[in-house]
Parts: sequence; C-alpha cells; structure tokens
Amino acid sequence: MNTQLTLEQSYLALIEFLMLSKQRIIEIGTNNHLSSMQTITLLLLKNPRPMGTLRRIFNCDASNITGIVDGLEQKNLATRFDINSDRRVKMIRLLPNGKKLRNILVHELTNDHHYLLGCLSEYETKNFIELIQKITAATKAQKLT
Amino acid sequence: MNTQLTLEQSYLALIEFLMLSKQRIIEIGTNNHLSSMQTITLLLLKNPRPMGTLRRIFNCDASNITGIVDGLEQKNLATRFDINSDRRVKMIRLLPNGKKLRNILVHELTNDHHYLLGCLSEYETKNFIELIQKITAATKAQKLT
DNA sequence: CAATATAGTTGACATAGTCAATTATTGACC
DNA sequence: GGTCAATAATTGACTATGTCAACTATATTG
Repeated sequence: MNTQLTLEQSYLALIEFLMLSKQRIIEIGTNNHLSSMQTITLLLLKNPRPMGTLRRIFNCDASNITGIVDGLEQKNLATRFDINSDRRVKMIRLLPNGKKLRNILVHELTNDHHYLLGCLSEYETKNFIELIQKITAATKAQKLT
Repeated sequence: MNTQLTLEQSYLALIEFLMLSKQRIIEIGTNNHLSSMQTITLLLLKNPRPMGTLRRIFNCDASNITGIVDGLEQKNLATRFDINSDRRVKMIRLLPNGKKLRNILVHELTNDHHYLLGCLSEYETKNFIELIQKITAATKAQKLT
C-alpha cells in the first residue's frame, strides 16, 4: 500500500487539481453570466481594493485589470473611486448589485454538498488551508528576490 | 493565536493559491517559448494520451485541444497517431524534441530551491498531495451525477 | 525643480475558451 | 444487416484573457 509519489508526480497531481478547481469556481460565475475573471474578481472584492492589489494577485499586466473592472462597471456590479492619500490609485468597491451577486457566489461555493472543499473534514480543511497559505507566502516571498 | 478561518476565507485563500500556482508553472514554459496551455499539455504528456483525456482534464471544449495540439505539432514537439481499437480517437505522443523540453520543464519545476512545493517538507508534501487527490477524486465523482 | 518611479489607461496583437455545424466512426437494437 | 443515436475530433465565428509598448497623471527622491 506504499504508493510513494515522486516530486514530478506530485506536480502533475497539482496541475490536475488546479485545472479542476478553477473550473469548479468559475462555473458558478458562468451560471450567473459572469466571465471567469469577473467571477474571481468579484469574489476577491469583499472589501474595496486598489486595482494594483488585484494586479499583484493575478500577477498580470495592469491593462488586464482595467478590462475586467470595465466589465464589472458595465454590469453595475462595481465602481472605481479615488483616495486622497495617493491620487494615482483607483480603488474598486462593489455596488449593491455586486454585493448581492457576490453573496450568491459565496453561498454556492460554500454549500456543503457542492464543490471542492466540501469533501474534507473540518480538520482536513484547516490542514489544507494552512499548507496552501504556507506555499503562497513562501512563493510570494521568493518572487521578490 | 487562534486564527480560525471561515469557509469563505478558505476559498479566498484557495483562489489566491490557484492564481499563483498557475503563474508559477506556466512561467517555466514561457521561458521556453511555450504558451500557457502548451506548457501544461506538455507536462501531462509523459505518456501518450488521447485528446479526449486532455479534454476531460481541462474540462473544455474539444476544439481547444485541437488548437493546442496543432501548436505542439507545428513546433515539432508532439504528433497525433491513430489506434486500431477506436479509429475515431487521436492519440498524442511527444516527439524527441518534446521529450527533451518536457524534461527541462520538469527539472525546473522540481528544482528544490524554486517554486511551489519546494517550501514544504517531505511529510508536508505527502500530506498536501493526498489532500488534493482526495479533493480531485471527490469532485470528479460528483460531476458525473 | 528635475529626474525617476508608480498607477492606471489605451490600442494592437496573440492565445485561450465557447458555440454551432460537420465528418467519421462506433455501439445499440430491432 | 441497416438504421439511429452517441462519441471523437475538426472547422469557423466569436468573445475573453493575456502581453506589449506608448501614454497620462501623480509621487518620490535628491
């Protein structure tokens, strides 16, 4: 019963997991007429954030964020606003429609008998999230080097 | 010190992890002139596979796979071939160049001081992969319902 | 004040993803 | 055996995502 995986096999398992998880998350948005990146962005906008933060999370060109936020604005889900402390930055916050829709997404996502983490026990979930947070922190830190 | 996460927060942590991991994996391919999906596909082609298997892993339209494999063929990295048992299916296998390049990708991916799993101990990695395999299996199974 | 860096936008372009229609083959079933 | 539905892959049209270079506006440094 000792099925020891090589590191290569571990990465292949990780890749399959990445593909599946992403699909699972964005399909909730698709059901609600959101594109994949609009779905992800909406989920990340529980609180207002500057565009730059999203850029760092998505690790993409800033112009991407412009397009995604344009889409959310057109759908009346979010809006840009300025802050005085630095007038270069645009903050984004959800409008009432956006908050409602976000609540729907979160509800479906965390609905026990559906989706990814639903199959894990409370203990396993905690364990799992600790591990991904460790990886996320370490990988981000390394990036700055 | 008790920083108990809600399920919602867990999913947000998962999303950040997904974005970061994908970036980290495909940037290795980008350094080697591959597009993101070509990178992922090459990694998954250790052994020949039918296009349909990739379609199921990526959970996308079949026409996507056609395009990705076309790209790999143009770069002389992979080739389609037929099997007798079912003449509708096209198998894909790596050509010598593709195998070489795949080895390079795997080498960089598993290079200890780089990338995602490098920050975990052997025990943590095992633990982590078991959890993602559990999630992957359960989520796939549920899908068929 | 000048030089440089940062936040965001725009437009051009390549890649990725969806959809509907099509071809070839297989499997089912009477 | 012959018809019919299902499956594997392709094509073409279209939208979304991602990258790049050029630009505007504001901040920071010195």
